[in-house]
This record gives sequence, C-alpha cells and structure tokens, in this order.
Amino acid sequence: MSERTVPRYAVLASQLRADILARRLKPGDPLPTEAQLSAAFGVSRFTVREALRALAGEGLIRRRRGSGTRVADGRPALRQALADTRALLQYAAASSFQISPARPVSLRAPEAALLGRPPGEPWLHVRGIRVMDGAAAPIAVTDAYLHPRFAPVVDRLESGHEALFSQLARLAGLRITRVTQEIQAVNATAAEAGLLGIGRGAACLRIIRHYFEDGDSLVEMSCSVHPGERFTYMVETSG
Amino acid sequence: MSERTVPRYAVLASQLRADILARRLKPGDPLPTEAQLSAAFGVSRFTVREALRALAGEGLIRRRRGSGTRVADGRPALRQALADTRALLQYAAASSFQISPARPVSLRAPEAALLGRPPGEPWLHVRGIRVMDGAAAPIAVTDAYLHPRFAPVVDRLESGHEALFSQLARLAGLRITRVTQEIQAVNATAAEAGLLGIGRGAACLRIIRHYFEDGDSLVEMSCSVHPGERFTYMVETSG
DNA sequence: GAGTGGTCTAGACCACTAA
DNA sequence: TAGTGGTCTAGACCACTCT
Repeated sequence: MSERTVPRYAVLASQLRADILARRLKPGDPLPTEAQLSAAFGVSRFTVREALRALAGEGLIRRRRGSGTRVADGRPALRQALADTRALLQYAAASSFQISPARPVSLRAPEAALLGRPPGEPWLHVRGIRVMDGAAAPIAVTDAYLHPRFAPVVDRLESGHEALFSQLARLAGLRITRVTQEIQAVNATAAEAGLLGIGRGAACLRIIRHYFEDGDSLVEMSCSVHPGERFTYMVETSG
Repeated sequence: MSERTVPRYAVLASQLRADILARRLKPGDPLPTEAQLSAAFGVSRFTVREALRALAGEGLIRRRRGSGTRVADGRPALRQALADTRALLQYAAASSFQISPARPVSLRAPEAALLGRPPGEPWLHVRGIRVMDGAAAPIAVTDAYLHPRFAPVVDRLESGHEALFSQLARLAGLRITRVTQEIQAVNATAAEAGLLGIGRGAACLRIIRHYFEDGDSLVEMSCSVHPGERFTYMVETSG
C-alpha cells in the first residue's frame, strides 16, 4: 500500500522543508550529508540530490562543495516566495484573500492588451483583495480570470487562505505546470489608490501572471497591483 | 589537451543555447531527443539531462513527457533574462553601460539602509547608465558598490557591453556564486527623473542586487532604477 | 505499441574544504 | 588526509503522448 506518482525526492524534500519552516532546523544549522540522508531514508544519492536541489532552488538551504549543506539564513517569510508553484502556495498561506463572486466577462480592449489576449475572449472574472495576516492595509488588489470551463465550480470558490488555483485543483482537478510573470512598475490609478488606501500616482508593482496546465493550455490569468511601500518581490539565484 | 573544470553538461548547454539564440533552432522547433543527444555528443543521458535542465530553467526550451523537447516561443529578448548568473551576462550583452570612474565612499545612512549594510562601511562606488542597443532613452541608472579589495583594478573598468562583475572576473578572478534581488516599485526622485528622462514621480522598478562569492562573502551590491514604462521584469517557473 | 521525458539505482572519479 | 558536494556513467522501470 505505498503511495505512487509522488516522487520520492519530493517526499524527502517536503519533509526537510517542513523541518526548516517549523524551525526544527534553524538558519545556519547543518543538514545531514548526502550519504547520511541516503542511508537514513533508504534512497539513492541521486534521489537525495534531487530533493536538496529543490530546496536550494527555493533558497531554503545553501550548499558548498567540501563544506556541507546548511539551512539558509535571512528572512524565511516572503524570500523567494514565488520560486515555484509549490512556494506560491506558501505565500498564499501567510495572507488572506477576500474575493468577489465570479462572473463571466468578455475581455475589453484595455484588459485584453494588458493580458495579451484577443479582445472579446470569454473568461470568468474574480476580483480579490489580499491582506497579510495580522496587517490592516491590503498588499494587493487582484483581478483574476479563470477559464470558462470552470463555470460549474466558480460558485464554490471561497475567500480565505487558499489560492484560487489551489481551490480549482481540488474542485476541478486543475494541475498547473507552468507560470509566467511579468513585473512592472506603474503609478496607481484613482481606483487602485482607493482600494489600496494609498495616494493616487503612488508607485505600485503590477504582476501579470499566466497559469498554464499540462500541454500549455492557458487556464488562469491574473493582474495584481501591490503598493510599492508595502511589497517587495525577492528572487535569489545561484549558479 | 582537453578542457578542464568546465563540466560537459555546461558545454553542451552552451552549444544548444547558442543554436537557439542564433535562431538556428527556432521557436517551436523540436530538439533532438535525449537519446539522440546522448549518442551525438558521446555523453551519458545524465549529462544531457543536466544541460537540458539548465536551458529549461532559463526558459529557452519546454519539455513534455511523452511528447518531446521544443524551443520555447515568446520574446527571446529579456524573458527570464536574469535566471542565473550566466543569463545575466546575456542581458548585459544586449545593452551598453556607461560608467563613471570608481571612487571610494563610506556608506551614508540612507544608502546603507537601502542596501542593508552598516553605515560607514567602505565600498567603491560606480555610477552607470544602461541603454539598450539601438534605443535612445536609458533603461536604467545604476549605483554599484564594489568591495574595496578591487581598488587596484577599478581604474581598468570600462564602459561597454560587459557587466561589471564579468570584468572583475577577468581582472581579479572574481567568481560569483549567488545573487539576491529585491524588486520594488518606487516613485522617481527628481535626480532619477532627470537622468532617465521621465517625469518626476513616475513609477520605477528598483532592483537591489547583492552578489556573493564562494562562501557567502558579499563582493558587490547594486541599486538599479528602471523607468516603469520601458522595463518589464519577466520570470517563468515550472513545477 | 513505440517512443518520449521523469524517476531511480549503484556504482565511480573529481574539486574542494576543513582538520 | 578524510569527507563533502559536483560531475558522470550505464543501466532500469515508469507515466505519458502520439499513432
């Protein structure tokens, strides 16, 4: 009765990730060596390395030849929060999202251009406001567009901590394999300024995301606007 | 008389990358299968996969189980330009950078806070303006801070297409292993607006980068300000 | 059913770090 | 010098796509 289709390296990575996020392994602490992990979990060194590669890609650990592997220091919160679709979930978990009821729209010219889609295309529109846990002012206003095929389930979408695409995964078997993001600086419009509680013209980060399913079909788009002074996007890369 | 210390997968990746960037392989074109590449280059499948993994990470190719590997479509220009330090070089190659002479500074309070360093710390400061090839208006004004140990060579830094850290690699054996980036939206100051030819208060992307060498020693920092309407930061992730 | 990429094993040698 | 992570080989089985 063993699990299937979830790779062993992913299981191992989740376990180590949980240890780090729960601070059972603290910043600076050494991880077991590859040989030790390999023996302890009864998997090959390849599998161990795949797991550690994932964690390194998320910025959670740091590796050095000859020296070893240690838990990365630095803020554990939003750092590299958007490294991959798994990490996107963690980001969503630290904030909550108040959404409006979904309604069908056909893209008008300006939003079509913004999203890079043909005008008139049908989508399901949801407007959401994101607030970090414990904070008062919102960190984003988001316009999300869902593929019309989700029409039967959009009424069951809920506000809260769970990301939209995660809810859709549960409700409709959606499986995102790729996300593109375009990040730009824009001056807040009057409407955005009102929603975010900032001055008109204040600098904002606008992040346009396109979510693709297996086989490159576009299933969700979103345009988020974050107040400049309340939001920093962090990326870390090694190579 | 073979090369050393440059891994075979990196050689293979460079070769395929060059084919793609030179459009000998066009968007949508299929790449040879892993087995074919393995046979053609006389390396194991592992080595082929490491090379392809690198290209996929840069957003240059797209892979699908059962289906094959194809050159990614979409703008080849700045997309995922900052995926890793190698790609950073390509980004620098498509633009040129006019720099001022380096001079020693000790960080004043505001810039120290911005860069996350203690006030008074000694660095070598270089101011640079970046212009895309063939364009008139600049896409960035950058303040770079180099580690004082580079003092003997900073006079040999040149304007042009080569990135600062790449020049330092050549001149002083620098080897960057990690880069962190913080991206924020800010309103242009009067000084920035003047340098960039935009209106005061226009939304700009500010990217603060920290460059680390082997062993986590900080060797370069930079703060770049890009006009919002001329610069988009793109990220693509799969998982 | 043939062929693709994804996962995984059991080895090996090497570059590098630290003691 | 002993031990680390980085590279690499030669296999294997599987999930998936395409026909």
